[in-house]
Amino acid sequence: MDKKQLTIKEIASMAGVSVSTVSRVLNNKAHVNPAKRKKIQAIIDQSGFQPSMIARGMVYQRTNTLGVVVSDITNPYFTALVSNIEAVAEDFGFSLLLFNTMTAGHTHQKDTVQIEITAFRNLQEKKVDGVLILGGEIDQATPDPHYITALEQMAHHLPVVIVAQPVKGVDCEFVPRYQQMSAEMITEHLLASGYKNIAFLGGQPDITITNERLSGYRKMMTTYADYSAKNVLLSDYYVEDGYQGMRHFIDTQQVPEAIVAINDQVALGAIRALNDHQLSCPDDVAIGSCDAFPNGNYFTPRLTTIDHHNEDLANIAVNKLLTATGQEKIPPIPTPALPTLIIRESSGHPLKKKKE
Amino acid sequence: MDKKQLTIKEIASMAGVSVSTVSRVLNNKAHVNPAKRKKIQAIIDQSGFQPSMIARGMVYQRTNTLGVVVSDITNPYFTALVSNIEAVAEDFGFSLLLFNTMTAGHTHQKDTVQIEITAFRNLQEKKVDGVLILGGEIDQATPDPHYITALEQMAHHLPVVIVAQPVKGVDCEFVPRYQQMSAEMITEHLLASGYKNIAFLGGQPDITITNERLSGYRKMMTTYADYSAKNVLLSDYYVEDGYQGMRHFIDTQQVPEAIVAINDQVALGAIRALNDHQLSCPDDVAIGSCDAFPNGNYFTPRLTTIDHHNEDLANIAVNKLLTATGQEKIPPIPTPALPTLIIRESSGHPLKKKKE
DNA sequence: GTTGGTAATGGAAACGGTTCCCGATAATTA
DNA sequence: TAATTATCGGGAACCGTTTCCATTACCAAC
Repeated sequence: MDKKQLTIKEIASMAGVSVSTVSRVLNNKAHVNPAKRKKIQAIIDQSGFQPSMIARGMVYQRTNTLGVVVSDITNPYFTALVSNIEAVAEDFGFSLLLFNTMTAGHTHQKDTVQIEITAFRNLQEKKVDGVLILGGEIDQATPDPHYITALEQMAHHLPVVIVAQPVKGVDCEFVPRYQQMSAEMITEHLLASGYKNIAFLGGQPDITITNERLSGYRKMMTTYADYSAKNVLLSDYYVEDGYQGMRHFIDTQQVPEAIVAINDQVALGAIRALNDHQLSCPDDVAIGSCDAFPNGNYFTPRLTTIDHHNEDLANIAVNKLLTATGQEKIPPIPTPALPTLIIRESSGHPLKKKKE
Repeated sequence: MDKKQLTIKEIASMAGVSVSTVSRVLNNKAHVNPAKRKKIQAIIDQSGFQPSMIARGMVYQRTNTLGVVVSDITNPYFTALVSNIEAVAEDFGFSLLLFNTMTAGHTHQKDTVQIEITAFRNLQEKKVDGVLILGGEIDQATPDPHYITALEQMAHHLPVVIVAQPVKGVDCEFVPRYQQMSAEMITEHLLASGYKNIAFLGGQPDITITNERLSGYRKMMTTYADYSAKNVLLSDYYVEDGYQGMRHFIDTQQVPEAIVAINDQVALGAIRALNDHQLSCPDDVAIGSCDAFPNGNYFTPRLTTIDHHNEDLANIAVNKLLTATGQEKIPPIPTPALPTLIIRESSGHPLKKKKE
């Protein structure tokens, strides 16, 4: 807290050599007398000298830092993603500069667009080597034009990888996920289990994820049962949204046989609402959801859900980003794994229709 | 991705002035002709020039970046903390450099000490203005000596704030939490509800948090009931640990009347284990826990738990850190709020003894 | 004994900004 | 009109590191 950091210059004078020589030993470059090298190395070691990465950054024009802009790190889906990304990045010697754009107090829409845009600006100023975007305005069906211009301006200067469905006209790398497919899978599973009257619950309207999943649901419903807009109840991605949504179904006497929940949190909220009205999942209402949050296997009932294979996503995203930065050979970018269905209790037993 | 970033030099030549003049308008310094200032500003704006913070860092010797070393960002407790910290830091114009030291795949103990130490090194090299430590080796009852020396060496060069119980001999700022008190509160609540045979479940042995909470539990038990070591079952902080722990109680026919769980995840696991054996919480076993994870209010049963007021913690931690960096006046550091008991369903109804 | 090649070393420029210092011009005052 | 003072703008040093280049010394071969 007091003693200032040493500089290469001081090391040089301690060792009685020039700065260039010290630099050569720091970087294992040739052309330095073995004896001298050993001596200098010793001085470095026991003085605890650490070269300034920011000075290095000046000359190399790279910081070995990746920017991560995440909409809500509190969402288990993103938490897992960030955690995996951090692990992969660290493997390649990169650190993460983290920006969380939805303020902690869950102050939705407190001009998150502006927050994201200033995050972009910060990242450029701090000269990160690349940026990863997870959720946020990019997921809007029609993102704010200011956002798009800010994004493109940034993407013009440094590599940007976005974990989201591609947005037309935005020139970045996208890591798509099989949103529609996962909704199809979960809906199909419920249909195959004998449920007909299946509702769709949760998700903010006009968000790409919602739209994709909804259309997967819709596709399956129209082909194998009946699709009705009355069975679709959107709101948001949080547990309270599932709770309120389910309550609405109950209050309006429109309780469906089964529900496709936009994610595990919403499913949890819905289940709790059922319990509060002496209804049971899966006996009264079966539920299937997406996103495979870590605790879902311990809920009562255990959640039937879709695993999106986050680790793969993280791998792909970071690898894409690093190759875009022109990194030395990165292991080949893995192809994304398809979502897999995890059948547990909340959807009832296959082919065992709900009790009448 | 292609066009290189502009430099102040280029702006200067575009505007036909010297670099110093551009710098003056960038920093709102005096001694530049208003007309010229306006013109230069215009060029800056429409060229999208952004001064390099790393070059600035060189001269100012500060980066406006805070390092965060967190043991497991996947743990909801830490997630919430990081999220809050990010919000506070951003308010003061700081970004976060994030290091997650327990690798994503939950590879416990894969030499996390070494990972933490290299994180320290990275942070120093990257010249962050201060470091925040959340969990990890520092929580060990007897931390690895290598870790301690690395920590002290770092703390010698830059401000470090640790969200943990103070460790003797380590010269850093600590933000203590009322771990013992919270365990006392939850135990007291169970005792007041009429339970006598109360077990303690979860938490890694030899971790400060575990020890503190355990001693709170022990204190209340010895004074108001009977303390027996057989009622203490430690393991870890995850949901599976709660599950296995509860199973052990069941398998060995030592099912207690009530349980103090180390956190909400463990509580969830325990509840699920009960359900799997046709036992109910709270009817057969009441459960109280700590940490107030966001979803606890939607579990079945809703979790009785302790709120540690994370937002306050984040505020205190960041404020302490920023004042330590010698920041311009920071709002006074708030005094930590005491933990509060949240009574919900899992502990049964107060004064209503468990059914026989 | 001159030449040539190579290893070891130091000096200096460069990276992109900020800031101090100083000279030049314009404005004010004697 | 001359002297003094503000105001403005340019040059240069500096932050910590790398790298290019020049210098010296050494050794071998002709």
